[in-house]
Amino acid sequence: MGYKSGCLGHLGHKLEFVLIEPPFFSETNLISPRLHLPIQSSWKDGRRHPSHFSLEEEPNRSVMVILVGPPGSGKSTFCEAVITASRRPWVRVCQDIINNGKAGTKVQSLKAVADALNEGKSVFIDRCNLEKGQRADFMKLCRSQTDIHAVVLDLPAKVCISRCVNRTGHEGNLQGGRAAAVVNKMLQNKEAPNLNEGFYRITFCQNDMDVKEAIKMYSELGPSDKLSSGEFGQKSKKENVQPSIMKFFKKSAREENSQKEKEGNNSSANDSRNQFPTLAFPSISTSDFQFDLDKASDIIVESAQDFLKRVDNVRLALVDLSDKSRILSLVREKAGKKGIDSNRFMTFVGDITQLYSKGGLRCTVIANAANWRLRPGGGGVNAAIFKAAGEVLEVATKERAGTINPGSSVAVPLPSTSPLYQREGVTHVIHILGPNMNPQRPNYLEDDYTKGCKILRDAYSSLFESFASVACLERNKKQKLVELKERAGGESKSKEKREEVKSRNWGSWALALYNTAMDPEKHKDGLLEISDNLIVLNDLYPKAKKHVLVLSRLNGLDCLEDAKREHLPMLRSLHSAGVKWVNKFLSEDSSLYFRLGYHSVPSMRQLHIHVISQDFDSPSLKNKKHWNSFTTAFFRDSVDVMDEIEEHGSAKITDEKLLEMELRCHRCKSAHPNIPKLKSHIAKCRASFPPHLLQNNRLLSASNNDTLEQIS
DNA sequence: GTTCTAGAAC
DNA sequence: GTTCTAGAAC
Repeated sequence: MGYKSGCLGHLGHKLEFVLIEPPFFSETNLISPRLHLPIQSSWKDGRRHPSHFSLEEEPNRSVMVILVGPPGSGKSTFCEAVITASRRPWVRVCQDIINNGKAGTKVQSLKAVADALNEGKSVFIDRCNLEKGQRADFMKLCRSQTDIHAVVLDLPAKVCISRCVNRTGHEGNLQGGRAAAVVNKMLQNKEAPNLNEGFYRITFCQNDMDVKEAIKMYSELGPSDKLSSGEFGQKSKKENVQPSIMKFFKKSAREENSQKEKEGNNSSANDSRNQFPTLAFPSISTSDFQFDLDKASDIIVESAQDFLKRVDNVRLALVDLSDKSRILSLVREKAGKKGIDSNRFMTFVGDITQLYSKGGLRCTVIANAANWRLRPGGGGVNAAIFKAAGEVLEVATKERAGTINPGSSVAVPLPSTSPLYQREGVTHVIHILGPNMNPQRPNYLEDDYTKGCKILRDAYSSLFESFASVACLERNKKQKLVELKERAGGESKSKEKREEVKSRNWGSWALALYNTAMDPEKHKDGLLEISDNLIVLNDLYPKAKKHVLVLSRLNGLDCLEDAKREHLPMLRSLHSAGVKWVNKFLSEDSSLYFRLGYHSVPSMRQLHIHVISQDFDSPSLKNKKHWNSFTTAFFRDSVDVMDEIEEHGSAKITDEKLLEMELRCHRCKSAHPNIPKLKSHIAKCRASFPPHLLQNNRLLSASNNDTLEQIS
C-alpha cells in the first residue's frame, strides 16, 4: 500500500497514524464503483442497507471532520497536531498533495475519504470548503455510523494573508504576493457551516486560543468517544468552546442501529433507490448442492463487481432467509473489502418471495435456484418460488425451456396474473442451475472445484446478463407506454409533435455529410471510397489515430432511429466496407484495435458508421461528449445494430444522458476527473478490454481471426 | 460537429 | 493566479 502508517507511543496507548501520500492515488486505484456516489446523484443516499447492520460487526463510530478556512488559516497544522497526539486512527485528505504529491481533484479527495471511512478510520478533509456546495459532496459520502463535524478556522483575514505571504514551500503552492488576492476573494463567498447542512457538530475558532482548545479536544477524542452535538464557539460564546466528552458505549450504538434498521425497513418502500431494476438472487449451489461457501462467495462478489462496472442503473441483492447466514456474511465482508457500492450490491435477509411486501425491497426480477428439469418441488428456494408464483410460472417456464444445463439460465416473463407479479412487482423469474457437489443429486462433480468454479461463474454471468437484457426490455416498454399515452391524450397535438420529431431540425453545419452523400463528385477531395450506395471518408476531426466514416448514400436515411428491416442490406454493406478499411489499417499498424458503430443520436445528418481505433490518441478529442459518444452504450456496435434490427425491426437507441456520464477508461474502467487526466491515463493503460467487447466481433484487431471472414 | 468564452474550481 | 468545463453561437 502506498500510504504511510505507523505507531507512536503515547501515554501508554498504541497510536496509529495514516498519512495519505502517493502512489496511493495511482490511477488504477481509482477503479471503484463507489465513485458513483459523488457523481451519480441517483444514489445520493450513501447509507448502507439496513440488512448490512450486524451487531457483531458494528465498528466504533468514525468521524468526518470538514475543516473550513481560507489559505493560511492553519488547516494542515490543525490536522497534524491532532493526528500526532490522537489515539484514534485518522486520515488526512489534502487535495493539495493528493495527486502524486501535487494538487489533485475533488474526485480524488472524495475517493480517499470514502476509502478511509470504509476502513473505519476518521477523516480530516483538509481543503478550504468555504462554500456549502464544496462541502456537500463530502457529506454525501457519510454513512450512518459516521458523524460529520466541521471545524471552522475563522481567523481574521489579515492573519491568514500574512501567514500565506510569509510561508515558503506550501503544499498548494499558494504563497507570496498573490495570496492576499486569493484569500480575499475566497472569503467573499464564504458560507459558514450550518447544522441544517447535516453536521452533527460545528466548532468555530475565532483565534489561536480557540484553535488550541479544538486541537486538544480532538486529540483527546478516543476511538469510542463521542463529542456532543451542536454549534460551539460561534462569535463570543466562549462558554461552549470546551464541550463535554461523553463516553459512547457500544450498546447505545447497537440500539441506535437496530432502531435505524427498523425504520429503514418500514420506509424503504418509498426509497428512491427502489426505482432501479433490481435482481434478487439466492446463493446458487451452496445449500443443497453443498458447494464450498468460501469459493462461492468469492465468485459472487467478483461476478457482481464485474457486472455492476459494466451496467449502470441496476441493483443486485443477494438474499437469504436467515440473518445468521454464513454466505451472506462472507459476501458482505468481501464486497466491503472490494469497496463495492452497497447501494448497488446488497445482501438482504428475507424471503425471496416476499421481498417487497415484507421487506420493502422492490425487486423486478428474482432468480430461482432451479433443478435441471425446471420443475417445482424439492424444497428450498425452488419450491418456494414456484409455490408463490402459482401455476402460471410452470406454464410460462415450459413455454421457454424443458430442461437447463448447469452454468446456464432461463429467463421467464411472469404473467401479470401471478401473485408474485401482483403482490411483489416481480416481472421475471430467471431460473438458474449451478454446479452440484452433492453425491445424492444429478450432475455430481465429485469435488472437482476447477470445473465447479467455472460452472458457478458461468451461472452467475448468465444470470446477470439475462437480468440486464430483461431490465433493458422493461425500460423500453415503459417508454413506449408513455409515448402511447401521450398520443392518446391529444391526437392533433401529438401529430404535430411527431412531425417535429421526424423532421428534426438539422443545423446547416449538420448537413455536410448529407451534401457529400448526395453529390460526392462535388466533394471528391478527401473521399477514400465512392460507390453507388456508400462513401468512405476520413472524419474531419478524427478522435483517434484512425477514424473514418462509412456513409450511406440513401436519401432519407438520416440516423440510426430511421434504420428498419428494409435497410438491412444497406447496413450490411456499410459494415463490410468498414471492416475492409479496418483490415487495411491493421495491415499498416497491427497494434491497433477497432470498433465499428453508430452514435445513438448523431449530430450530423445521413446515416454513417464510425470506424474508430481504440487508442483515442487525437488532439480533436477534447471533451466529455466526444469521449462518452465512443465509449459508453451511446455508441451502438454495428454488429448489435444489425442483430437487433433483424430480430426486432429496429435498433435500441440509448439515452443522450450517457454523454454526461463521468469519464471512465474504456479499458480498465477507472474514473478520471477531467479530460487531460483521462487522456494521460489512456495513453498508458494496457488493461484488457471489457469482456462484452471481446464477444461477437465487437472489437477488431490483428489477432482477431474472424476479422477477415467478416468481409465476405 | 467546432469555436469561443465566462465562470467554476482550485 | 491557472486549468478546465459547459453553454451559446454558428
